[in-house]
Amino acid sequence: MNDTKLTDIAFALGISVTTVSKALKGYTDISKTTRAKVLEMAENMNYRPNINAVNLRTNETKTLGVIIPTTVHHFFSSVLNGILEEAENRGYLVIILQSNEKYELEKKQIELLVQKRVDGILMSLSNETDDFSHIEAVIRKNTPVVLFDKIAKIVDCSKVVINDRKAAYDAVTYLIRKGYKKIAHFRGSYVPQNSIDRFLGYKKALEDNGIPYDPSLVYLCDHNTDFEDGYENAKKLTEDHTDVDAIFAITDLIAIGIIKYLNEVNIKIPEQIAVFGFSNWFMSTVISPKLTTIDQPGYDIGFQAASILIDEISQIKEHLPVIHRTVELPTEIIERESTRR
Amino acid sequence: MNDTKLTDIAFALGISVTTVSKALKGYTDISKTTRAKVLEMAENMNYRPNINAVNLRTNETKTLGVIIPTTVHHFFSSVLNGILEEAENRGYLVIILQSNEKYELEKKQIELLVQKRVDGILMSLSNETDDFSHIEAVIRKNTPVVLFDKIAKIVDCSKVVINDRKAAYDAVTYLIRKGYKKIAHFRGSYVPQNSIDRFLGYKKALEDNGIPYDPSLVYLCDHNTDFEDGYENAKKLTEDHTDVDAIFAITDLIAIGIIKYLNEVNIKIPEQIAVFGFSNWFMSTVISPKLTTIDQPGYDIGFQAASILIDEISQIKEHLPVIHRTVELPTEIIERESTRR
DNA sequence: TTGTAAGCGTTATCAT
DNA sequence: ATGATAACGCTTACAA
Repeated sequence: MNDTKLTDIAFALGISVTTVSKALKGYTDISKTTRAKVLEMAENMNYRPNINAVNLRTNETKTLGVIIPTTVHHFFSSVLNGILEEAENRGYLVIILQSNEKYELEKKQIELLVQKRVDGILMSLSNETDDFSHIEAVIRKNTPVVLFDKIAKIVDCSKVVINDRKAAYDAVTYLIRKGYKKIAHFRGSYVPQNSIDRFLGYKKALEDNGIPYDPSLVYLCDHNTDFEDGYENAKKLTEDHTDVDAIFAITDLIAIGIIKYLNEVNIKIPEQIAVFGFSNWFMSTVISPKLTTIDQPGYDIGFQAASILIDEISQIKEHLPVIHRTVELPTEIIERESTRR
Repeated sequence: MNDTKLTDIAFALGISVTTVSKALKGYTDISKTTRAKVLEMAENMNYRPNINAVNLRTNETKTLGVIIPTTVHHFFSSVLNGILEEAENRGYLVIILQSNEKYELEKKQIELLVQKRVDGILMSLSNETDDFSHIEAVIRKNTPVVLFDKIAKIVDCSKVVINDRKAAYDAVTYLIRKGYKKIAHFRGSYVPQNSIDRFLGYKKALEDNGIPYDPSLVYLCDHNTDFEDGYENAKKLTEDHTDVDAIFAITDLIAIGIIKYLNEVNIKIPEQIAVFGFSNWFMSTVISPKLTTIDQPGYDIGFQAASILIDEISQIKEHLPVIHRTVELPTEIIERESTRR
């Protein structure tokens, strides 16, 4: 371990600890010469402040906590990338915890972060989470929380999201404009907001375009192993309905499962059935046919969320009023082969 | 913030802080009744130890630092997953930093972790890193380091790796046994050990099977945007050589670039050219044709590395001798469509 | 401009 | 079985 401490520098220079501390932190009431001497000695002695002592004294840790459902997911690792980047810019470290989509684990993880006294928490809810008291408790204790991607509207905090409903609406409208008439939707489970919103966008787009909503065209994909879900449900769909000409999938992964099945049974994409994904993973450019999808800006979401959180941390520290913001990042249709005609 | 502290409990119970502390930590020299009272009161008052004070006092942080080149990569997010899992098992938190494959950034990040006084560091080297003094300095100061995946043999610490050379050797031998005669290699840049080892394995397999090594069949992929590298070099290769019948790529991503190009120009895989990848990303099952590859156990690598690191932390703490280990995890050929005949 | 001293919340030593 | 007290290394009123 590094052992130089303030007293060592003070002793070496024959001055007081206070003076050393102040000099190091650039206080103005220290003479330039003393300051210079201290700085030099600190450098020579390879001084590193004991962050635990600093934290104890200042009651902050310059650390952010992040809870995500899983790291092994292109979208979340992009988000993470954005968070790490902005945290680094602003001098914060980042502790990462996974909820594995489990409510109980999420509760445990948030508790760990509170114990660790992180200055703020970024989180995307697990699919199971439908009670938010664990989050509200943290906020009440003055640790700011910023929710991203899978959020709960009801929780009083800042949020960084995309407009899932509008994005889905746009996707389905796009399909309708392209002439597709019977559009199925592979939806996610009933709890997460974004699953609900994408479904609602789908429904609304149909209605606004005079296409009656048919519940039998909606397939539930809630097994977490998205890929298989898409595959299996594509099979079911083609057995149930012979006249479906397009599928709007809630994620690229499900879309890829669909494509895989359709390819296997030689159903031509997009000639017989078009497929529309959601997220714009790297993978969607690699599959054939290349997948039309919604670009969801993971990096930006992470970056913005971290930025807002750090802003709020500063505001709280300076006893300024904190005004929660909800930032909605734009999405974009990326047209590729799976829907062209 | 949570405000209950030891003094609060002591005051509420009319006993001393010492007794409370000891009771909470299960010291045997506290009466059962006192202990029970303390526990109950702590529970009631929702006591959470101030981890900064604990850290300052005990001089440990129960935190691991991780430095990886990038999070947005299937392999590294799998490793991360393994690390997070084992860290959680053993009561450690994890701080993650990215080097973005830059030596300078890597140096800065390791310095940050030391300042943060993490109990140990897990790292995979950046592609640029060819000097290891920053790592050795940390080890010398008694903070254990475990290197994984992209390691430096020369650094005196524990390591978790696969046998890249053998895996590559096996891959190429497999191709030769399948009857492929003219096998190209798309290699990585010259610095990272695994890039070198995979190349050496390739070369050795040729030699052991009486196939003369031809340097013109080795293409360098060092642009970090692997995918394009594979695509571009596949193009070059097919222009340079008309008789190559197989390509062994250093990563799946490069292999996918190759497949993409070959698909575009209608070269049949594996009939005209076989493609062999490395890593077994999820993506390799999704592309067509599905990619034959080497399975590289990311999760296990992370899990083991974390496990060894935590072992070493304990050993150091108890002043036991630390014996560095190098764990070699097995790899496996995953045969799929891109090489079958 | 510099220094004294208190205090952050915990743990550990040594008495009692 | 319990408690008084010092110590961890730093920051910050306040005093000089």
